[in-house]
Amino acid sequence: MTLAKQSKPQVRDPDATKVRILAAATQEFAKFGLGGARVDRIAARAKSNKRMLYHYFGNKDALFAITVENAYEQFRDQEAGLHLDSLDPVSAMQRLVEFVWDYFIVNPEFITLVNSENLHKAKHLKASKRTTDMSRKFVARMQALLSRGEAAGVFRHGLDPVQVNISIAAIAYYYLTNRFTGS
Amino acid sequence: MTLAKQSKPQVRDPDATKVRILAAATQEFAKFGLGGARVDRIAARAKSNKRMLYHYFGNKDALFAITVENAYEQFRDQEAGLHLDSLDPVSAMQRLVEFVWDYFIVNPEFITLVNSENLHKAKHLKASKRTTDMSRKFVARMQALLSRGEAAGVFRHGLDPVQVNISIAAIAYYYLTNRFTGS
DNA sequence: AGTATAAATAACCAAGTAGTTATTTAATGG
DNA sequence: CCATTAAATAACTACTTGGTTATTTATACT
Repeated sequence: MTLAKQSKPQVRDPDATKVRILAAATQEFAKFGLGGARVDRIAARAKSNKRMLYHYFGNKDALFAITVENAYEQFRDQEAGLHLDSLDPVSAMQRLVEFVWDYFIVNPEFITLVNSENLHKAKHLKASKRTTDMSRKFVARMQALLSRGEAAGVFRHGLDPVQVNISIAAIAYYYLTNRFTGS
Repeated sequence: MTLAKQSKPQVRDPDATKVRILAAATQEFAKFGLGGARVDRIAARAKSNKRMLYHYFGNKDALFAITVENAYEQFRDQEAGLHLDSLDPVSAMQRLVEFVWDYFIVNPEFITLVNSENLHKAKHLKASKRTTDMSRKFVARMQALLSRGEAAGVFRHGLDPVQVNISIAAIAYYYLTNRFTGS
């Protein structure tokens, strides 16, 4: 008959460990960038250890790639979850703009992570099929919204979905990125 | 009678050395960020050595601070050199917008450097009196331009110079920063 | 010419860093 | 139950990295 377990039962849960490492990596990379991030700190913050990190994610660079990919995915998932297609075009556009601002403010690590990835010319995201798929779907959603608005006579004709997306994100992105350096 | 000098005359020029180190630092920090930059690479690229770098700039962090400060100064200097006060308000505004786009395109290291500084919440720039002075002057120039435009009846009343500045830089900044990650 | 100053170089060092090896042990499944 | 698998930990290593020390020597100034 087995007696009470050791004082430290050491429960095993690979999925939870992976999630903890990814969350810790997100914080670390967002705060220090790829070059400034420390693998030891990530492992410690995740209350795990380096061996697990390397086991699940390969190496520092691969972990960074997955971290950025994951951040993008969460952003796009939430945006897709707005169900803009069930709103009239003008309300949908308003809601989207609000969502972007909110998201950038509530998840400040998102912008710094994207900035870090931009520093490396997006080589990690470019290599990710999942991400390019997401981007394609996002442009398609925007195109659908613009077409609906055009048909209803409330949006101008021939707007480029990519340009509209840039305009929406630009001000929020710039404002929040440069609030420290800005005059 | 002294004969021909050594094959390597080793000419001394502290100013030129400083300039070379600063230029090398600009490239290195822009490419890898503060954390990813390597002091050895900067010294090598400057065709100098670490001792000189530490002698003239103190340490890596201080060199980064001076590098960012210097980048800002060059940007503001060129902008001040446009002499917008000699143009009518509308032309002046147009010229300023064009200048900002041009500058960001011709000097891509400027944006990545600013992004890196933003990652660190601008702690280096904030500590720089020279930079805060420059920013103040820049806002004053924009205010003067807006006032002239308002008086001439071509600009709206009560525009905030800081907001206008943000709007001008935002699109160019966002577009160029995210051209890699963007959809 | 002789001397003090500081520019330049290279070799060095201690701390830090990404990635590994060795070992233990919880879970799984026959 | 027992054997196999794989999750978890800690100690380790080869190499990098920021920063320093020791030394040489061009230059400026008497």
